[in-house]
Amino acid sequence: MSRPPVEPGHPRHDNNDEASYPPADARAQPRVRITREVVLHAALRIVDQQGAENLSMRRLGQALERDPMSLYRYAPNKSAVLDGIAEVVLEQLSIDVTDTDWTNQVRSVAHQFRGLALAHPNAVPLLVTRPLATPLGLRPLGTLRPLENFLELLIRAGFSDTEALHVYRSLFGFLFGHVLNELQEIVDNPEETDDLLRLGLHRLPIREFPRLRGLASALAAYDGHAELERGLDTLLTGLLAQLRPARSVGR
Amino acid sequence: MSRPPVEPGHPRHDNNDEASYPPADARAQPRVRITREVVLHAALRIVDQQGAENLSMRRLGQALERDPMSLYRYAPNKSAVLDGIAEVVLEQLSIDVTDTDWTNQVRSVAHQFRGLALAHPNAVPLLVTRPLATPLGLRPLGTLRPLENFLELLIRAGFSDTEALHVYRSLFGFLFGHVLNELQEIVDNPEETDDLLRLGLHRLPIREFPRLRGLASALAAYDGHAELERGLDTLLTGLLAQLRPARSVGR
DNA sequence: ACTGTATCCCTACATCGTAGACATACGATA
DNA sequence: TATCGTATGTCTACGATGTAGGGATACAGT
Repeated sequence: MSRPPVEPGHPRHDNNDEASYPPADARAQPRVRITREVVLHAALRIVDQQGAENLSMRRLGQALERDPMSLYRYAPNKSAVLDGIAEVVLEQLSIDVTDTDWTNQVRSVAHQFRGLALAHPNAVPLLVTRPLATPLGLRPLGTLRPLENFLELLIRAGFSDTEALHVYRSLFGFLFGHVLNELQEIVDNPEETDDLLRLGLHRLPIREFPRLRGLASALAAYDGHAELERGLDTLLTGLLAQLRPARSVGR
Repeated sequence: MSRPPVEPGHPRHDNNDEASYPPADARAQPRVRITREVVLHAALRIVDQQGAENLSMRRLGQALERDPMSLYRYAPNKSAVLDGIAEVVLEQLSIDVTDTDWTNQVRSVAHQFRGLALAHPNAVPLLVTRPLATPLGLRPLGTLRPLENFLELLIRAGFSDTEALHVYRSLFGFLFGHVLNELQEIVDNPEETDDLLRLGLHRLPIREFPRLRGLASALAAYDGHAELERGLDTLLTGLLAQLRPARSVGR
């Protein structure tokens, strides 16, 4: 692999001025067998811990104890790494296409997606914006698989092609919006007890923002799970009303 | 950059090795009177034309025929410039708080927002993700004003504080999702007549993605405006059903 | 033994955000 | 008018980034 490229005697122990992120087990030659997946998971880890703007090819290489340039074997450029992170997260969505009640699966996907977003908040911007750059057919297959499976489910449930697409769009539009909403309310100094202060709302001019300031406690009491449930109910009843008579709403 | 470093008399005209973007009227000394707004609008222009990842302080300075460092007078850092871009876009949303039919305004805001997104597609990632980094109270006031106005409208219409907040969240969650959905379908080689090719779907393995490939024409026929209307109808009926009896749905 | 071909590593370059030193201009005070 | 503090503009420089290009090394097939 590499190791003392020159200077054959040196045990080599740099880069641990910071804690060394990877498993840090095998100190010897081959360390970790490296693959695209390993690279992407390491990248996701960095994003989770330090935020997306602190992900660089150099840091990634350091986390894997590899030369940064060697990573270009597994991804053509950094942008592909970012796409790959979205892929790694999204391919965790599992859909049971054989479920005879499609609304079950809608609810399941919704909760899975919310769970992923909460588990990887720093990756959410990648999830929602990366596809904007890439036409559908060129996206990583992992990100398209949930779409394919979801369509399969709906078509089996009796929807037409275009109806299935419509349901898919409604659901993911809703999910993207919900997750962005929910993460916006995350607060960074939760030790503060006063809601106004906790949200930083005290800096707003009172005369200009009376309503907003008045809503401090309501804002602080945001319950993402309940909000998601409410939204799902609305969405599903709305969909059932405007689509051809399919199954009932379940829940 | 260079110039005869001092030489006070010179009328100064370099940096036109590239076309000079700004109004390009006054060639003499003071060129354009510069303010925070001027900076932000220039930044928005660059984002519109070249994408957000091509915005740099140096390019921005060049567009304004100013030393890049002088921009730090109007924004403490680049991140504030990005926030400012979101602000410039969002403060174009206008809400008539005196409208007695709140659903009118919901529809109006929705269409305005979609219009802004289509006018500034490259800025959409900023609109939806910048607030994630910043707690509510610290965001640029321009981005909070639509929120405040919207709350005002709803409360005047008879909603309680928390209901108003709920409606706001539902609407903007929906809008964010819708806009992200719609922009994802934008296609970059529209001259291609075959939908499969136009969307790049032909690259997908047929055995793995039969549904998706089969939906090429449906995908290509996406009508954002109609989709928005449908979604609004769903949303409004859903909201009306679960909120205390307020006005009727209009439209 | 020779010749590709795949893998790895390093150096180098252009570009970035921005700290810090300097220069100039200007309004207030003396 | 002379002096000085402050606001404004400019230039240089530093550390970091993405990634092209060039070897080096190893291994497969002839």
